[in-house]
Amino acid sequence: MDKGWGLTLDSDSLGFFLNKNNNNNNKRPPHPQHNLSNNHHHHSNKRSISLDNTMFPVNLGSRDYHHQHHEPAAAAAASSPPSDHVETRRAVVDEVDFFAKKPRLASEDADHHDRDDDASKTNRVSVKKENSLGEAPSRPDLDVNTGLHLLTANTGSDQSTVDDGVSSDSDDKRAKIELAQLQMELQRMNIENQRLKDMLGQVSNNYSVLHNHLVTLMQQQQTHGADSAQENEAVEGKSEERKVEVGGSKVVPIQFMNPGPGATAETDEISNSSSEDRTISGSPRNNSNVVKNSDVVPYDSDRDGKRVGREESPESESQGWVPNKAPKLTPNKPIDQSTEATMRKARVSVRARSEAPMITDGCQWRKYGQKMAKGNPCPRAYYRCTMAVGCPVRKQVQRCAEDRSILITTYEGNHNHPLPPAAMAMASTTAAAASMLLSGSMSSADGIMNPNLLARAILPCSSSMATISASAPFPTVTLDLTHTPNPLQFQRPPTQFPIHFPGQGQNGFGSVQTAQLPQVFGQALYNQSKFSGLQLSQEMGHSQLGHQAPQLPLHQTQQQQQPSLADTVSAATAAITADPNFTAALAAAISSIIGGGAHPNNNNNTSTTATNNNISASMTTSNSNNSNRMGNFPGN
DNA sequence: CGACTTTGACCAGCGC
DNA sequence: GCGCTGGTCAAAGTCG
Repeated sequence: MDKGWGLTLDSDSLGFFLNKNNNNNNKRPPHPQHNLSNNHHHHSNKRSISLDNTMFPVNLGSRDYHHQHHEPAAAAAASSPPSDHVETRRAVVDEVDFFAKKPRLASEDADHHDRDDDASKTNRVSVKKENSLGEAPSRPDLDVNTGLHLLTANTGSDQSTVDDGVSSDSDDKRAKIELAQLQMELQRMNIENQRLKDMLGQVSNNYSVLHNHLVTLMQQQQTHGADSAQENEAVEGKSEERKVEVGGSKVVPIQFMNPGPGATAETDEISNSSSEDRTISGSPRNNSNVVKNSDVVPYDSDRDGKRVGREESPESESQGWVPNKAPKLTPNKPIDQSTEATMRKARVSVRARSEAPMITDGCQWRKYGQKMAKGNPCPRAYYRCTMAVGCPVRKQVQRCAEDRSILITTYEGNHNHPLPPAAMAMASTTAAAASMLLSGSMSSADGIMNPNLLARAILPCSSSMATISASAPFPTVTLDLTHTPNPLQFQRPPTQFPIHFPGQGQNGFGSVQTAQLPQVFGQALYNQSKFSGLQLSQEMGHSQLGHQAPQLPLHQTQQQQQPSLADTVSAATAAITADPNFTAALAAAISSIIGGGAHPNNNNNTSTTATNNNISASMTTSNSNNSNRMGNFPGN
């Protein structure tokens, strides 16, 4: 199914959209990392090309399309020595003409010899010398390769020229000037990009810290209240356990669905332990007793755990997928435990337009069931993550009853394994949304959260599409991507955006909305996931982090996004709606990209209603009952 | 032949 | 207690 989304991985230097392959060919890889390496293998050749691209970052608008194909020649152009007028001119001409002609490199020099005059030959020799590396004189193609130096290109464009007095002067000058301007502009943008990335990182980190702190404080507060209130019904040991439990849960909101490798080991353990504490009463234990599920539990173990050991195997429940039956397992704490179990089931629901049966979110899923939902003519499909054995993450996919083009994907649980970047985007952002939700609901001993917190969390910069409902069986964050996004963040003349997105038609997304969004947020989202998740530093460090990211060739960005527009949209929206700070930073970044056209808007035209039992922070008037509205047409 | 999907059955929670 | 519903299981079927 994902094949239809097909994107070329030409520049897969990032190892990025692993999901594409993963979903199609590499089901159940032995290890997620394995896919990374595989992909790199498969595209090793092209990767080198893309690296070259980074050295010659001519990602100028729509040229990108050509750039990929003509890059070597462009590189040759860039390598023109300052003093080499002819060569420079030729380079410039190539840069322009070029796109019409093309792949002439190896053979080019033969022609070159035939056609060029002596002067050009001598100039050519000089190029080789200048580019040095010793090998230059010999072969033309080497010539091209060694020409990939930005500085040379820049200086070349700046200087040289006129004095050679060859013909074509005015065109030459104009072309050179243009090239120089473009390059300077590019450099400027790169610098700005880097700066924005730094800002995003800082904002994200600060936010994480503050958020943790806030959650901690709130839980401490409410823990005291809850303890005093429940001393009546709880035995002493229970209250002790409760305290421990709260201490453990302190981390949970942040860790919900946290996809990062960094989060997998320790934090999952904590999270698991907290879930155990919630769902299994009367069996006091500490975190050390928690067996890492992925280590022990095989793929079907949760099944077994259900059949056999639902009530006796903490491991299976520690998977994170705490079934609805969890409260049943907690006879001793009817109120607390059920509430907490409910909170554990916080979900992130994403509504997006997609003709595809399922949005590709970078993970591998296996369908394990399909059900007719009440009132819905179309079935609801159940998937579980198969990227790692025992991964507790499930999702439900169904189509909206009112509009079958709307696909509703509901995520639940946290991954216990590293994720590819594409999956990380979704996972981390849904985690952010869920953590927002849980951070409010989590600590509330009597249930359903602090509406003010939630409203504040969602409102300030929300992109208009988040709805949170605590009236549902489990708190659900619904991200509606089917409506026109917040104008301040999304509206822009497509032409203003200096990025060319050729792939919009590929995915079969009929919706313009979905096609619009991801392009903008894909990279930012990715950055966000880097920063907030802390996960990417290992896997991604070589490709996008750091200084290379700003130069990320456009097609890389595209490919990063294209494989799953809908999910990228979803993830982006999730990030935005869930993380106000990130939203602000992102909006700033976007506005800078667009050219100052957009600004983060903290007082958007939103209305908020919040009650204790039904909290609906609706950024758009259209979207208030989402969690219950998914009434749905499954659509498979 | 293995992996995945389909689909009917089973189980548990919940409301009446 | 009963029926409805959501969620899951697992055998059978399908596909590459």
